[in-house]
Amino acid sequence: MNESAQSQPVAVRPDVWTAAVRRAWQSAGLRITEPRERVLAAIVRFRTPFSAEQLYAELPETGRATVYRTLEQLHTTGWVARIHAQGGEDGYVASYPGHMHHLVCTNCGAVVIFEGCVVDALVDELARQTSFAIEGHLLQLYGRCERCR
Amino acid sequence: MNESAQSQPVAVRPDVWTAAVRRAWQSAGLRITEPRERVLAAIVRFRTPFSAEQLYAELPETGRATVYRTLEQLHTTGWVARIHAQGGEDGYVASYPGHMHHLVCTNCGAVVIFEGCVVDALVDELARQTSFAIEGHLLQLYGRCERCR
DNA sequence: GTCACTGCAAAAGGTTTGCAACGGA
DNA sequence: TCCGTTGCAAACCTTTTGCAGTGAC
Repeated sequence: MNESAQSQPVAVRPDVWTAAVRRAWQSAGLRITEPRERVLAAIVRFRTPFSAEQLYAELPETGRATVYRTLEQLHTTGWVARIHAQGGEDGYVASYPGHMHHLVCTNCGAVVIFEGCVVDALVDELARQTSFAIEGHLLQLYGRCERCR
Repeated sequence: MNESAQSQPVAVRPDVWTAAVRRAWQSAGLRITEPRERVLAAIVRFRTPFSAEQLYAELPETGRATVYRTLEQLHTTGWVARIHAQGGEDGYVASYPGHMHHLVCTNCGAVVIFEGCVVDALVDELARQTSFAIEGHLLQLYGRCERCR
């Protein structure tokens, strides 16, 4: 089994991502409003993980509640992922629904997203060792990106 | 390379863990006080991840600041680990310093701790694929424990 | 005796909620 | 028009901080 074939980096292109979210909102019966559009635009402007409060700070003309509610909606549907920084603060990044892993640069904060799963074999191994029926996992990697090493 | 040999479950036995923390405090030059002892005792009574506020609630005779400060000290030194529950709240569990992974039961909240690292090979693989110099990672697994499946 | 630790109480900071007005579909 | 959405402001909750008193070594 070739693991590298299972884990391809996924780029989040602002326009593509925004359009995809809009489509997801439509098919979910959610309304596409101007405040929500502003939230999407602000999210894709971030190049590193951001907090809810930082996102709100970028949106002076949008209500705090709207920012928090929209962010929560995007998070629960997978369009925004939560990054657990090493020993630091958690943050959010634009992502895609489904099973993703994140590689975070400890220097500049850049995040590379991986689709597909590289640890299935290990999960099987651990399931055998323990008496657990393993259902899911969280994997995040930390390092230095090409520019920062 | 035998991965199973590298990942043995580590049990946290209340008395052993408490004694080990006490020893660590001593060699770090920290004072062993009654409030701190109470915090240790309360931590080992939890069988599932707990929040700072939950810990404080178990310690009516101890000041909030002391609970938070002691918990933080234990967390930064690795005697308490932070668990990122799937889509839920984060929590703390007694653990041991060093590189550990956690397997969490999504039903009862029980946590199994693994020492050693099961993903080194994958890290090498990903380092080759990306231009990142990978330095660390976070891996948590979710499933159903023997009792709950 | 010294100095780290404690605990109160207040401040700070982030997130949630109620509700009247608004505006997409 | 209808009903989901917005935004304000207040409430809420968790965590941090200042500081005088306390107690471990």
